[in-house]
Amino acid sequence: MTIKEVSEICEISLDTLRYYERVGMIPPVKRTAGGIRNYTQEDIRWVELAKCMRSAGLRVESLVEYVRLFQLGDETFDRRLELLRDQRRELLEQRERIENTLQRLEMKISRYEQAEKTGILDWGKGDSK
Amino acid sequence: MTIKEVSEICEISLDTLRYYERVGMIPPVKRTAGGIRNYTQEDIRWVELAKCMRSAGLRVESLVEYVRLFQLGDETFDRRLELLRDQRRELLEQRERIENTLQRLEMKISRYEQAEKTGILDWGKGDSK
DNA sequence: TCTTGACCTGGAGTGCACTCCAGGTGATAT
DNA sequence: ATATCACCTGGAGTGCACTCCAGGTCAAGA
Repeated sequence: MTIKEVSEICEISLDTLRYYERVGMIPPVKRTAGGIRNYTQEDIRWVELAKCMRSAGLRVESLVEYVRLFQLGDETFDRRLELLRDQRRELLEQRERIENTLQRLEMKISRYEQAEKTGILDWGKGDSK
Repeated sequence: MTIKEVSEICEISLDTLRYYERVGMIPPVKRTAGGIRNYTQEDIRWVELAKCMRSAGLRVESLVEYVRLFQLGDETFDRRLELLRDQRRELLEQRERIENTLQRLEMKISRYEQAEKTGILDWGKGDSK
């Protein structure tokens, strides 16, 4: 499969696909005799993994490390599991921060909606505007 | 209150506090006769709002816009409410992406943990590694 | 074969959110 | 009064994750 097709399927730009490979966020993709990338189903799974992790905000560096360890084989098993747990912890923390902020936003929004009805904006006391 | 004190209370660097003010993420802080920032309780609330929103990943630009509208007064009420709803939508979407990624990570981790016990790594079929 | 369009590489450029710095002014302890 | 330390500004620098570009190679249709 060509890079163009992968780009359309995964909705990732050509440049980004090449970038992901260059930095090692996905393992190297096999080429045709002429040097053109020929993605396998397996490659596409790596691309989608990368896309998923990035969409949640995980750092490129972490993905690169995971792929690197993966390519080193079985003896990196423990470090890979550790890495995965670190990523999980980071996402849980980020979810928590989003949850906090959402609550704060909800409060603001409901005050605004209240004010829309009554014409009186009640900021509460000690809350920012 | 001095910038140093605010920095310690809010756990934000001096440079970042000045940056937040410069770009308009918080309203201008009143100064002493000598030109030194003198933060009020109100200013600190703005700083903490900014910190909260940024910690969830909302863009500086949005905060700046909110503060700008706020300073324009009551007639920007509707646009402020709209902005707040946009922010909420963005956070809900980001939370969703994190949720997806967490699920994927959990699956990976449980496979690794399974393998740790049995010594057999079962990748399933069609899942990336 | 020739032309046209897709693909290649290395490297430079971009946008965001800080972060650092130099050169200067304000405040305070001796 | 003076030394020392905190604070000021405008502007440059940094790190991250792409994104764009120039100059070249490869491949498929007329």
